[in-house]
Amino acid sequence: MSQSENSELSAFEGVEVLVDCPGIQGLYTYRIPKDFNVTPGDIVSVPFGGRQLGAIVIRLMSIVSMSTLNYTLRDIDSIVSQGFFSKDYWKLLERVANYYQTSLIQVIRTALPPGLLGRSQRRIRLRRSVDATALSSASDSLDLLKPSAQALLNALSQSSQGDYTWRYLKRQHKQATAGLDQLLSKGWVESYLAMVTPPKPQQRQAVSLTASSIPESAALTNRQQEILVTLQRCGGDLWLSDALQRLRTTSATLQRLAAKGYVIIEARERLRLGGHSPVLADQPKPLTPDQSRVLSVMTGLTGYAQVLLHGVTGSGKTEVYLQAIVRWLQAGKSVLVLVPEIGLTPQLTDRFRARFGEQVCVYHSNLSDGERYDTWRQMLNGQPQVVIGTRSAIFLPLPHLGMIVLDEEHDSSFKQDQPAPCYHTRTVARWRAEMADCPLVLGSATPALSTWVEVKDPNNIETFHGTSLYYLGLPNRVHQRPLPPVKVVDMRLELQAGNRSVFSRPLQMALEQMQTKGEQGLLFIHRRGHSRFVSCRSCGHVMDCPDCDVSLAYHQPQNEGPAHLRCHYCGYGQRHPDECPNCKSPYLKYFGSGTQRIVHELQSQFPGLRCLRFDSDTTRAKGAHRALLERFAAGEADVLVGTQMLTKGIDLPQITVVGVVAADGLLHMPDYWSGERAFQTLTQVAGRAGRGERPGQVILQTYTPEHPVIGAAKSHNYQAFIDYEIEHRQLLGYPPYGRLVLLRLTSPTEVEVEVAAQRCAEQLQAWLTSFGHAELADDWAGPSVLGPTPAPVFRVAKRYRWHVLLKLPLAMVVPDLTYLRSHLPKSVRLTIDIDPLNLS
DNA sequence: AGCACGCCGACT
DNA sequence: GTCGGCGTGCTC
Repeated sequence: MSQSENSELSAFEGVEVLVDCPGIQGLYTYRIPKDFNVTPGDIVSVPFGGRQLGAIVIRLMSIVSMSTLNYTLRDIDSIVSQGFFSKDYWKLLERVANYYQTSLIQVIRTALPPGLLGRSQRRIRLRRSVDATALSSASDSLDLLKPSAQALLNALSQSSQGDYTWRYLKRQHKQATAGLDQLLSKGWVESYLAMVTPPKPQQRQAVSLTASSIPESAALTNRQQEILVTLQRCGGDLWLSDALQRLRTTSATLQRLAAKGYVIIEARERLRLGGHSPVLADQPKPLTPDQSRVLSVMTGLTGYAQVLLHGVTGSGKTEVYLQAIVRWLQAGKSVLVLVPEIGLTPQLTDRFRARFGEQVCVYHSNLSDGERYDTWRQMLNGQPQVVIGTRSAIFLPLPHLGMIVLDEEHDSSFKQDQPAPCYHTRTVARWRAEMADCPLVLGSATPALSTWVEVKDPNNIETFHGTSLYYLGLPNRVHQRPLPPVKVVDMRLELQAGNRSVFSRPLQMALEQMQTKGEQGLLFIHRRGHSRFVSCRSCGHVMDCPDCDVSLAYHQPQNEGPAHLRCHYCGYGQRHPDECPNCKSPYLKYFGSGTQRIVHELQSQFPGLRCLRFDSDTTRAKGAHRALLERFAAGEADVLVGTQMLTKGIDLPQITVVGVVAADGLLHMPDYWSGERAFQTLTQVAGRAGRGERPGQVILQTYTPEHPVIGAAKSHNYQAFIDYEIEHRQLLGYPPYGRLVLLRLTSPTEVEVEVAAQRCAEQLQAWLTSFGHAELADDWAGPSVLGPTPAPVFRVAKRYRWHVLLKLPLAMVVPDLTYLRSHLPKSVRLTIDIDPLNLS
């Protein structure tokens, strides 16, 4: 008793922590056990209800403030890791949480590698006393089991360990809760908590030489001498396993050398940074005058600056990045290079590896948890390095940032819209660069309109005074290669002339000429939505997802297995049925994707032409993307037929023909920026042609050749596109001349969402009115509440979806919308998307 | 998310 | 009368 009083009097402190638990966003207070040294930012493990959770220490608490609490405190269990967060890093996360109206813990979850905030997992296992014999003796009572309990029991007894996570079982079996309860009460299975340990750095034994020179005279045998010399020649530092092989010796011999103090054998971290395919070393290329000018501006920057590097396709932006990066590395700083999708740009990663070798590391969500953790952790050592990553890499804890590059900055995959925070990488990058006081380089051949306006619009100079904005143009391709001429073909005239093929006569001609000259081409198809659906040739029935309002996507497994149908939205899957569930007709067929149909057409019209399909079907498998590109580059095919993927990261000099099968699908998308997206896509695809010695050409087929976007794409005239697009954005008050906020509401009950959406819209309307904006209702650019409207895909994963769109002038502050949640029924979930791009 | 508590229907 | 369904609310 006296002892506990004693400890209360001593430095008995507490902490407020953020626990990593869905549905919890508040702070919780814990006691720090004596001899624990905890500081804000540390990751700890705490007891929470019946479980052990990961948590982040937000602030320390004194005994005094804790004494006012009227509940008993529990102790921090253990410290998971310390010293990860600098003050600035913390501020960045807070800023993201504030701007995107999400909880800090949500942002932390996106920023940290998975598993770092490890939490305990509920697992289910067979009781050891219950084996087959016990079960068979109880077979009479087996019959009394519910089907769900039987299914669980089957699953458990068929697995080797008889042990699964509860999460997994629940996903695999319906009614799992009921089944489990029965099994638990019979005492056949048990439920226990297992701590998921954060991925630990792998430890391996390493051998290293202690002295730089090997003493000749020492008491060494010839063999020992020999080993030391070889070890030195290998760099003086080897993994034990490698050393045994390379030195052809035994560990006993090395131990003896260690005992004599010539080498050290110790466990060291082995970083799982992914096996690199060896690449040839690469030297800096000579620059064009344009490139040199841009480079010298970039390398002359000190402190925060925002640079728009606007270089036409093939103008050599990457080479400029590479040479600018050298400067930062030499100054002992690191560089973050953000790309839209890493899988799509193997060529870019290779070039960085060729130039910087081991100083390059890659970070994206396709890495295993261990690889991600290692890459993440390795950065804390502060060594200068280049990190190439996708959007979440903007949160990597790189100390000493010298520069951030956002390549293809216009790409919409930099915007996250699935789990909150719905952040845009460009926005976060801006804040990060500001805090690190380093330049941010935004590179693109087709800059986002918002970026252009921010950097170029003279009206903005006042708004952004005090920050340095640079516009750097690379208006010409390298080696004075011209941009490929674009021929716009009016498909209406083709039809009138009796050509019913999907290929216009000019495209047919171009393909023929291309083949005779032994050149290669690309055919771009815009796939509207998900067209890999299955429908019945007899009655027209379409296979739909039972839980969502979308058709199921056809999926052919690689190894000739049975075909599957899968819902792209919720993951529901089923076998491809043999007959139509509606009319029993066996003619239930996969309606080929756009690409597949085009390949078919090509093959019947040009039997000699070899095609490769390049779309999400054929590149799904790991590495398939790269493999396909390599086959194409090696000349295994004449034409690459594909979708959106063709617009990214393909830099092949032998491509001379690019065909856009139909531009119209692109032009008429139901959002405010469809014109921008169309121009960007068309320009990017067109830019794949004529990158080598031979001149290229682009055939653009459309039913609306008079559309201004088509005109701008035809003449590679970015300014013309900007002028056209700015006009209607300004008129309607759309970004960047206004701000949008999208409220996404979902609920399993159809009426509840509708009512809730209605309520939200009314509240927002009332809020606008209170500002005296009601009379502006007929001003199209003014503030307004659009909706509520049912979402374009009305039902996903058994939940109904409604949208409310809020449009505000730039001068207005975005209100705190999280309060709307307090008025919603529990079944309704609300996602707040600030500056949404995806409005569906 | 997970677990406990608590309130209504079909069984011993 | 109880067992067992799952709705609701809390976790320092």
